[in-house]
Amino acid sequence: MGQLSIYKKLLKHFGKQYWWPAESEFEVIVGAMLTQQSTWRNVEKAIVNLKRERLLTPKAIAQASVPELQKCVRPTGFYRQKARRLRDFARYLERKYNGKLELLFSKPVKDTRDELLSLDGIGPETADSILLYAGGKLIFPIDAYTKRVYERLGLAEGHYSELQKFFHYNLPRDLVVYKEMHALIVELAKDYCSKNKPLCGECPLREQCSFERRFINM
DNA sequence: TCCCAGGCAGGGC
DNA sequence: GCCCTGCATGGG
Repeated sequence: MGQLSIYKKLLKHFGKQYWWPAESEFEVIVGAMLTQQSTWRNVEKAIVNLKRERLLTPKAIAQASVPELQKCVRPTGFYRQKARRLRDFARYLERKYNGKLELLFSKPVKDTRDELLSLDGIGPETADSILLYAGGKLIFPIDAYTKRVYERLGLAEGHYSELQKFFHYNLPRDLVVYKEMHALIVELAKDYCSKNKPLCGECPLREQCSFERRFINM
């Protein structure tokens, strides 16, 4: 089963997702850092808090106190780390790029990626989400959901870079497809491919799911 | 009560 | 390189 037909099935089942939900590129990055090991529901609470306190620009976060940031991001868990990392990132942006994200993205993608990875709190998935959804780069993020879904489907396995190559080789080089595909996989996984829950009878990809066949009579 | 959530960093080996 | 642990709140 090809990537494009999977994409079409998911699109038909779930509809367009219009990710990333944010009002600015900087907000995308803040959300990407906050959603680590946390649900989007809780990230939204933190974003609301930050907006209320006018703390959603690089300059504002760079100048904010850590306790103030902690209070805002507390619902997402790991709030001490996340508050510090957000402030460090904002200060880095201010110092190196005068707070202008377009400068960060105006170099070869690999250079931007390496630079993001060198920062505290930004690993492969966060860096690639930032590159795709804030930078508009053709980079496909691999999260735990994507790994689980594709392993259950028997389509791909391996570590981060191997799974990412599979998507880069097999997906149409189209920004909308990349953005939607990642979002659709997350929706699929949340509804039908939870950890340790094989019951996925309504899954739009159930015909292809080897995991289901092991647990359900088909 | 336990498990999980759109990870990351640092350590031991 | 691989594997483990700490980080922490909120919801099912």
